[in-house]
Amino acid sequence: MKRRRASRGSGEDLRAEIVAAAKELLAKSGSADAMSIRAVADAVGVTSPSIYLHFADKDDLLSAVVVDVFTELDAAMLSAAEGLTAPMERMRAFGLAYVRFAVDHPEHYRIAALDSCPRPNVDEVLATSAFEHFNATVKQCMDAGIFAPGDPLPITLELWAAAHGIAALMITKPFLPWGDVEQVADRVLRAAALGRATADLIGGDVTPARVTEWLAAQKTPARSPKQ
Amino acid sequence: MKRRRASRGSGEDLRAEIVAAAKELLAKSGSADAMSIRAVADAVGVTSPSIYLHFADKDDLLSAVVVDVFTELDAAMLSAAEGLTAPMERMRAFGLAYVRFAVDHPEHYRIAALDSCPRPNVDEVLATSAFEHFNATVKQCMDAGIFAPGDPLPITLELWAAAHGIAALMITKPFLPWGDVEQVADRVLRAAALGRATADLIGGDVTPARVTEWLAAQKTPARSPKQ
DNA sequence: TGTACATCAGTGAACGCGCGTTCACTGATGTAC
DNA sequence: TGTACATCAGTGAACGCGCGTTCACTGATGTAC
Repeated sequence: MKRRRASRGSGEDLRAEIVAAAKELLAKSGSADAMSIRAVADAVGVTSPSIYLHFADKDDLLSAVVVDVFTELDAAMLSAAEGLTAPMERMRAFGLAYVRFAVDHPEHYRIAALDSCPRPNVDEVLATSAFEHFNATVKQCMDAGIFAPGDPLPITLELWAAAHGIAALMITKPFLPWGDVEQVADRVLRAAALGRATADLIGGDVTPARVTEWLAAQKTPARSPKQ
Repeated sequence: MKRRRASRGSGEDLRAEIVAAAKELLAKSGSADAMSIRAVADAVGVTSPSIYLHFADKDDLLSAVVVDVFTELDAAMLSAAEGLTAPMERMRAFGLAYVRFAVDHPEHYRIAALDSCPRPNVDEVLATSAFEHFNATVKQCMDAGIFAPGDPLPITLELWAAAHGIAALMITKPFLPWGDVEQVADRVLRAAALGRATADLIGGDVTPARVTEWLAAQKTPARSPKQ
């Protein structure tokens, strides 16, 4: 492939093309080690030294890809929650979109969330867009009285762990009997949120014995929600 | 390092030494790609072609390491739950031991659970020891009426996802404000189990709206467990 | 007990490969006059 | 408008490296007689 030489100011174009090509190669070829500078250069239609005009080294390119992936993930989450106002509904939409994204782009998700990142600071992205949006929704759930008031961060991490756990396992152990992605994700996320809410409801030190007792107490008088 | 040549029948000794050396190297050097046949041979005090007397190729060695790691994980879980009989207590001990193992041996956990395995069949280990033990405990929880009766597998996968999620995130994003490992793990695992139990309790289609409603109903009459 | 010999665990050297990165360069682009 | 020239995006060739794996071999171990 031959490409027209970029004009003076338009270095950004090739940069973007390189990131896009790297993402695509990553999606096909597995891990970060399988994505070579040479292959990326080839895909863009440029020689490998050209990459170094736009990125300091391979890790720098990878960081750029991770940033791009997180941006895309955030966009997917926001669009999934668009129009929803009830905090629990928003949270559910976020979580489902998160898992869906991971399963749809397993290799991208892998380098962004499964691998340790080469440059830790790229994870500040995670502290900004997608993560921040999720954290804000957890805060809304607190304000709505669903979770006990306080710092939303621990709950955000907790729910994130649930979403990440199911996404990661589905990706790395696809041969297990997961069933429908959407349905399993929904089930897990609901249980995680409900579990946190109920734990807050029980309050105090939630020991296994107390939980067992509490569950029994819920059942024996056959007290059920107003339906 | 010079090693005495193995006697006729004792091929197994070197094999075990190789696996042990590979595990150690893995623990130090990060990913599977960072563990080279040459380095393993060096560590054992043998030349690299010798490895091929015991393993077909690098993937074969890696599979052996994964099997070893799962065995060790299973042993850690079993020993943590030793003496405990209450199903919830056992489940908690299993979960905590699981997360603790992952955090204590991050690189071993990484190749066993975070990477896709080179030979999918090694994951049958996972279908035998550690996984089977966990699944059995979930079944016990069902029999004890904590979870709704039925196939324990979906619940096992769900709870495993919670444990895996928190373990994986703590490993790959260690700079996040996790706090004490044990405490966070306990919190997450409890919420996951409690959430599943409560969801079963509410029954039917657990929509966000119904959960919100149910939670409100629990609170307004200020009904709390008998302490 | 002693010797000749087959076995096979482990060796040493080499193979071809693809990698990240560097370096001096080329020649199209844009600008100064 | 036309020409000389500086700039700098992209090139082509090469570097050194460590890798997985192979191959013909060596020589200690165990056995048959």
